[in-house]
Amino acid sequence: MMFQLDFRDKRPLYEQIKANIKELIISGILKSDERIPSVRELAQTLTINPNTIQKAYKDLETEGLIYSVRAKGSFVAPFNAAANPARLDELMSELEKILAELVYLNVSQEQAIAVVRNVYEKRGVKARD
Amino acid sequence: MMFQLDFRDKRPLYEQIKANIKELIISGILKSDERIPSVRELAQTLTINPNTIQKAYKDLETEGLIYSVRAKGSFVAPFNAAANPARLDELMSELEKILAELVYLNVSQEQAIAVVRNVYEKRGVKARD
DNA sequence: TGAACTGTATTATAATATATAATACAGACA
DNA sequence: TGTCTGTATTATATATTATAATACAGTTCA
Repeated sequence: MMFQLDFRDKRPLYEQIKANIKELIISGILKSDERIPSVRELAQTLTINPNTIQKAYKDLETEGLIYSVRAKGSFVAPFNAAANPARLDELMSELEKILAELVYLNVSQEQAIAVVRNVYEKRGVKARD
Repeated sequence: MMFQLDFRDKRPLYEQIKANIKELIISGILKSDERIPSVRELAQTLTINPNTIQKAYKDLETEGLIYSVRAKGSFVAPFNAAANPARLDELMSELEKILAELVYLNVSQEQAIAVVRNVYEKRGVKARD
């Protein structure tokens, strides 16, 4: 896979793994139904324990980002807006929290909106293969 | 103080305490140089250990949100944009990450901008007393 | 002055979270 | 039939979180 772990990062390893794979999925680098490395394979690549990978995969499956098939492998889940209704609320709540702090730090509304436009320009709607 | 801990929350207690006090500060409910409860006092109110409060306060002081004076108490720090330069980068990075996921979940740019406008309308520039 | 309060520090202990290690089982596949 | 999958279990080690019990130095105020 195309990411590395950062051992100076204070987050648990399985959280870093989740974040990296999520980024690959939402950025469209990994396509729907594309296979991701097996638990053992990725463990070897990152030189960490397979159980840690398994925990990350299990979480990602719960969040609806991947699915696993016994004896076949793990794959990117096809997009399904309704798959995780709670996640949207969570993200909106986090978004508001961050914006509130930016207000406090005197970041202008224009600057904040500029960031939104930037992200949407860069990652705007793409075909999901 | 005007908040409670949620023991179902998976975050550590000291993180919840930090988040709650930070919210009180950035929302302007707590004013500059206003005194916040003493370590022991808040510990008693929340029925948790004083050391846990102390850890939260220490972190908040490091982040420039409060300051403590030996034998006198802990107080809300006057706003200082330059106090924590790294924090802005961190927030911007988190903001982009959340927006990227919202893009993936088919939330429109208009919806995202509406959230920004809402937060700025609600918490827009106020006098810092 | 002295009692009661402050922040801060230290040491010990317990509980929980995280990570590793070693196996095992059942199904897919060539 | 090997070799690969996901998944599960048990054990162990380490780190993080939380509690508990004290202690010290400085303030506030009756």
